Amino acid sequence: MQENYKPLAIEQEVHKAWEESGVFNVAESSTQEKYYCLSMFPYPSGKLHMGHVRNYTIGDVISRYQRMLGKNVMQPMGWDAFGLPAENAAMKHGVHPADWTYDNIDYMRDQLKRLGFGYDWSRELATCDPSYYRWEQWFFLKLLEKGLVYKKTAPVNWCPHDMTVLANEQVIDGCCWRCDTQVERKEIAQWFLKITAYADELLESLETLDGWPEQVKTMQANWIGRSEGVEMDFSVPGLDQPVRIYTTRPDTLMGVTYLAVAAEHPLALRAAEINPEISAFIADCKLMETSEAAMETMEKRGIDSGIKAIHPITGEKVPVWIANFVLMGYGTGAVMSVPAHDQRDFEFAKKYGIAIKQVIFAKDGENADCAEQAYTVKGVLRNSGEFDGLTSEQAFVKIAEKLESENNGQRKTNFRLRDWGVSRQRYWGAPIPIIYCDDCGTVPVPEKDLPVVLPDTQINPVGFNTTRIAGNDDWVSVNCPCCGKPARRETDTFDTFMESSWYFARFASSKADSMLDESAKYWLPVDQYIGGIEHAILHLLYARFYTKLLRDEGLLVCDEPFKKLLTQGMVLKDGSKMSKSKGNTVDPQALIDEYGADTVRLFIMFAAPPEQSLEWSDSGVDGAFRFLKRLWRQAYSHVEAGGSTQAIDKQALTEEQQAVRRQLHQTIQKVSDDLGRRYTFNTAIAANMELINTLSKFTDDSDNGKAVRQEALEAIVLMLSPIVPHICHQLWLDLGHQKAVVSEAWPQVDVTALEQDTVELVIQVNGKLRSKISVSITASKNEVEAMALNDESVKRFIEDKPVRKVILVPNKLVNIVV
RNA sequence: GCCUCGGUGGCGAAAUUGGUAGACGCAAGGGACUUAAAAUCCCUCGUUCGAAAGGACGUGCCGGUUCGACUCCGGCCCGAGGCACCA
Repeated sequence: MQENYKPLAIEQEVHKAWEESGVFNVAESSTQEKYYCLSMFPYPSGKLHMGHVRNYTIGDVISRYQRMLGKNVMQPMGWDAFGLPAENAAMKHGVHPADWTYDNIDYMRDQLKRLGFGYDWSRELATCDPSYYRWEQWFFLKLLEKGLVYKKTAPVNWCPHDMTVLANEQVIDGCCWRCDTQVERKEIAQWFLKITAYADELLESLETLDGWPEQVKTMQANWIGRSEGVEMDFSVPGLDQPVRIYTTRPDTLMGVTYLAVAAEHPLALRAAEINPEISAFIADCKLMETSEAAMETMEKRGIDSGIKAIHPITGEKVPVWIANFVLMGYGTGAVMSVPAHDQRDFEFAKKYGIAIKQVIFAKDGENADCAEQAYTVKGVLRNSGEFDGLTSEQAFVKIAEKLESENNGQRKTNFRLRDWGVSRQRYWGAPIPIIYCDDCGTVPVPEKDLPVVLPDTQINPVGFNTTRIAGNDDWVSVNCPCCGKPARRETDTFDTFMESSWYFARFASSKADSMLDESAKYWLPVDQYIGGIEHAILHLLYARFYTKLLRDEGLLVCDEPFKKLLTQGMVLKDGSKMSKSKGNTVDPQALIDEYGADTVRLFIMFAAPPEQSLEWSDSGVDGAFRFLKRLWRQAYSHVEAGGSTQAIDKQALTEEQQAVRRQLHQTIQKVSDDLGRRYTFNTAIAANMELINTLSKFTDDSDNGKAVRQEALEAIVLMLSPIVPHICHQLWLDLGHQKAVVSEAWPQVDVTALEQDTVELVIQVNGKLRSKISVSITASKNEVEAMALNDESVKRFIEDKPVRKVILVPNKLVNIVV
């Protein structure tokens, strides 16, 4: 055995051994239980960052542990390869997005291999490959056939100077990131997927996800936001169309003092025709970002349209205001406003001198008025005519019934969730397979013509989409599949979330000559999914939605894609997320080159539990390396002293040998739980460190002593092998084994080694620790209490005070209350 | 603004079901070995009072429940993630 731990040489050898044996390439098996472990695939941004290292180490540890439990483990890897950064790099460096992307993939693949992750590389895929996105196009057209796809207008951020659409990320303080021009909101026609058709199921089946963190399920439930309310019409004299609004608080209907409509609402446009001031206000409303955060925090402004609507119950005239915080795209583009009982309406009414009418009062009669702020809790109605005296809950029903009987409204379940807009005015994405013909209208690309391959195009310093429309007539111009006349292709591409919504299924059928085949039904659902908490809502919701779509197409047989979900915390540096855009990344490559992959893997797993955010610090990596050297030295001195091949004589163990074995088997028990159930890799490592510390003090050279040491070292190597697989591979051979550690079974707990005669009890007086005693595990409650009360230091604290109560927690503590 | 999560020594953290607060590691200080350095090994290490034994205090802040609270409840402060076109 080598005297010194030389990580770089070992790791190279081990990679070769894994590659030659092909241990990580798997196929369906009828004899083994399958286990599909998936880490969220990376965007190929250039090189791996610490978040990737953390994510993929967690997945690899879980995969290797499950392998050792005898399961048929599939762990694939691929590339979420379409996206905005490739276009930015192209514009900045004059390279083609495809070249930039594939170069990054090549570099990052090497890094992943260098880190020793046990992937089945035969299943590798890149979403920018036409052989991948052709099925996405195919499926989109299936959904179009089924009526789950439609086109409507929706707002985008528009830079009037660059004449391009901006992502929310490209809007800085309301201005274009390139030219600093104030961004406008522009309504353009876009394709949508009807995710709202699945809103109920997406909400209800959250309950079946026992393996998901409560936090994520709560976030998704709130995002879907099912609410019970009433939809009603306010008629407008002289107009055919009433103003339709939706409210979850019909009990406050008698407190409505105005309506608010979006700037694009027909009423607003009508008012603008005759009033230049209103027209100017509406133009001003366009100077706004589309993100919800920006809208919620901006100054709320409005203007009286001069139009009056008729209250559906009182028949009174209610002014209609045009407000910048109401959006045409969401709901009906109009809301009823009750300043007395809604804080935003309250502030708006105060600002513009609109009446505030309180109609809800506290149930217990204790009054809260609406002088300083809105009274938003439910209560009892007053100032509400025929509804006076009803509770909010009763009034909800009565008012809804009245509106329904008069044909002015009806109860309605609403969702906060909106349909998924999938059109992007971008180059580097999957083309939307649609053709527009002047005669035939919107025509899907025939299946035989799929995939619609992205054209190769030149780089334009402003944005790709304009280039594509203006400079690629060859690609855009096409004959209509129906009538054969000249037509034009859709130039928008898909949202990149489309690719990441089904890649987990494609990994199972990576070579299939269809979207998915029977293999997908074998491997799915994913048993364990691991990824960043930042994906808690969007990506995970879209992937759940897609799974249901695929199921309904008969391509999958499961209802949910991810049985268990582990949301890893952020890797932070200087208090904020490590990201390229913030420029606070730490390059893992330098650490791998200096210490080897095992040290980096060990450190990142030891520094914090996986769900917690991890504040990066360069120190500490050294400590991980020191531990591996200490492990190596322990094994080396044992092997050099001849090792041990004989079985332990359990009848002849000394007390010390027994203690070592007890700690060893307690550690196996704990580490199994930490890796199998708790996913607290940090404490699993700590437990092994403690065991090594014990072993370094255990100097017993007898045959039985050596046998105990051999048993302990073997167990440590097996237990650490999922985390630091390279060093463990080598140590396992050095400890006298032929078989590779990667194919060994997880160690078993010897329950006889855990048995103890005595147990240490903590003695408290009034809840404060005062003493510890060692008692026989067979001692009775009375014996234990008597021992506790007789303890010298306990007596000092009891003094002559009468003992009121003694609480005994078996095998843990005694609390004496005086 | 809204939704979700977090806050424990100088630092990363542990305490799994309400039962010993600080395991394990980093940093720091002291010592051994060495011609020397590196490496390695040993000791100390929450604050405070005390020569020591030992005591008091201590898990963001304020209050509550309990024999007992880092853990449960109410209110607040600070930080992070998400908010539909970053991925």
